[in-house]
Amino acid sequence: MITIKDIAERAGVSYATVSRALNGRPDVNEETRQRIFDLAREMGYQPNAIARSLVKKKSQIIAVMVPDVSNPFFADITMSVNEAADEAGYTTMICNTGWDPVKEQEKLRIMVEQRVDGIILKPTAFIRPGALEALNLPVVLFWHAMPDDLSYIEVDHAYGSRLAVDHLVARGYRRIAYIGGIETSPSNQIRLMTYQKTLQEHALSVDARLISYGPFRQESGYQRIEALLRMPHPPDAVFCGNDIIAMGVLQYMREHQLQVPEDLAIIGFDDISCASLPLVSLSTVSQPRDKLGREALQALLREMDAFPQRTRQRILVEPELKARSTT
Amino acid sequence: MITIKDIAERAGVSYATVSRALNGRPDVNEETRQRIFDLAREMGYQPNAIARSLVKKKSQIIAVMVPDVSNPFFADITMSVNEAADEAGYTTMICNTGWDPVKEQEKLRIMVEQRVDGIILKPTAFIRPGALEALNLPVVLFWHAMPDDLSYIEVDHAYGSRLAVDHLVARGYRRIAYIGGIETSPSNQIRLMTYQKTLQEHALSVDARLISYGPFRQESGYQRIEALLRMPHPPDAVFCGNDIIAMGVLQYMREHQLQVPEDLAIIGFDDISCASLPLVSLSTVSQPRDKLGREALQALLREMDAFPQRTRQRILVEPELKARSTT
DNA sequence: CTGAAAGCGCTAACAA
DNA sequence: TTGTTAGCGCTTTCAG
Repeated sequence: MITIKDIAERAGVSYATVSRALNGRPDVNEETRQRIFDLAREMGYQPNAIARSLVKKKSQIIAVMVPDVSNPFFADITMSVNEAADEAGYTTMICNTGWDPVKEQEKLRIMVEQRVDGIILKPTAFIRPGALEALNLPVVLFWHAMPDDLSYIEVDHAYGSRLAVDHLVARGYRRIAYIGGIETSPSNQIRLMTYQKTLQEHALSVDARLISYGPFRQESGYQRIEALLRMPHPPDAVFCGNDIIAMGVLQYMREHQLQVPEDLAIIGFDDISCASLPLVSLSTVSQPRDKLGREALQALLREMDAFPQRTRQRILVEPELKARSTT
Repeated sequence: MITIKDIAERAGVSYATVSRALNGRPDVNEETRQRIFDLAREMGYQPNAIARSLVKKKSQIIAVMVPDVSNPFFADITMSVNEAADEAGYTTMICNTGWDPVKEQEKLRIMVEQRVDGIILKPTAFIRPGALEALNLPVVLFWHAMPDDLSYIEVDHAYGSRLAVDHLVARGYRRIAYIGGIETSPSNQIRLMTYQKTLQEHALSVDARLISYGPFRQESGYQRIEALLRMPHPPDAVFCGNDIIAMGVLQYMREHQLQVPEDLAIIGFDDISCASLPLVSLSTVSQPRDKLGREALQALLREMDAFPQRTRQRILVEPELKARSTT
């Protein structure tokens, strides 16, 4: 592998001059620079980013850590962070934590050792408070409003739920059920509260029998819609905790030859990739992954700028309504 | 950030000794080592991988370059490469080439500058021959049987097609159409040839009217099944170029109240994530992403071992049949 | 078992 | 405008 010393030798200058020339410093004779450039190309010179990082104490690398890259949702986000990073002249290292706090800790360690300039992280649930500050590195978190001194970014669930309920009401549905996710999920709680509030704003009554919690799984949606439709006064629409649950509902309707949205309107949350398939065509509230990714990178850049000061940014990204054929 | 020099000072030894101790070399007094370890922990020492890479001329980083990380297919593969790399003590840098040869070239340059130890690449179609050898780096390619001196790995399309056709025949279908992808796709050609050959082996006639090419898109499947079903003697099953096309076929059947698989059996290729959804439940030939990823990493490791010799591995991974409710 | 010293490839003062 | 020099933090001879 050829180095600036090799070039210096051939060019008959000191290697400091080569460094200056190649880095576009103004204090180099134009003629010399040209000679060096030509030589560099001719000799196939490739700068060594490692050596540069060592002296500059900056790697131009940022880490993106998510629980599961193969999850389309995280895949989209890492992708958009990656693109934004590109434009800002950074390279990304993408890590899978596999929803495992131990692995997460391990990966964090590796990233620190690699001397990344900053980290964008979707933490596993059980990350030890203070562990991230101790990294002593610029960090931006996804969906993790902890009392930490760190910046985070997340989707505005309240706004999204309002979007969903408003949409159903505007379409003429009056008896809207809520088939929620697990009760302890903070985002689920926000959605539920907003659902209730929005109904009231429309002067619609909130019927507790139309509200339920459950795992974010298809079977869960399937079973709960079955129960709801057997009620004496069943709902005419459902707002689901996420698209997976909504798919379970849809599945039930199809299997029982019921018409959607005539017999029941369905709206989900997330806009997973299958939702837009013609075979599914599920109305949903879309979490804008591209925006989430870009915003996260911008936030990290600001955090890096201010470091070691913490910027403590609280960023809420607005979701979008995707009205498709189930409403 | 604290360094081995800081530790050396506090421990009252030279920093060479600290390095030896921390790296588990045998030639260090056990007592000294313990003292150094304790100190390292106490002082919160984090090794600097950059400095180590510089002197070792090894970064322990490998690059994974795919056209689109947000494509579930590539997401799965990068994920599995990443896991395998983990186990082998490597970190991965994941790059998006965006199907763009220029961007691909640019990213390759960056990876070279980062001095990655090796590259796993799914090339864009138009990569310049020889460009990869010129990198002078261990490389393993996905789906790219070029006359290059490089190793590659791909799915055994012939085997997969045989699986599909055998399955349909075993289920009693006799008039099997082929709704292929674009004619120029090498994998499509292999699949078509195998389809024909397998039919003949089963003493079934090959009807040219049942064979067509087209883009890998839903509409393409939709339109072509419509044409096929209007024939005087329509097929009783279709083997599709990929799952997307198969989804178009399925869409047509659903819209026209036709029964699958009673009126028509459908089998796809790829096993995209939606295929396994209960709402879709598409029979298909699955490309085992986890295996592809692992094999690719193993191949790269071997390539790195032999480097600068080229190992020229030709690895074919066997797909699997996923029989679901459309056949 | 330990220390001294060289050097990985580069940047950035400081001189000249 | 250019050269000299001192590191960045670490590993690795080579002596002792």
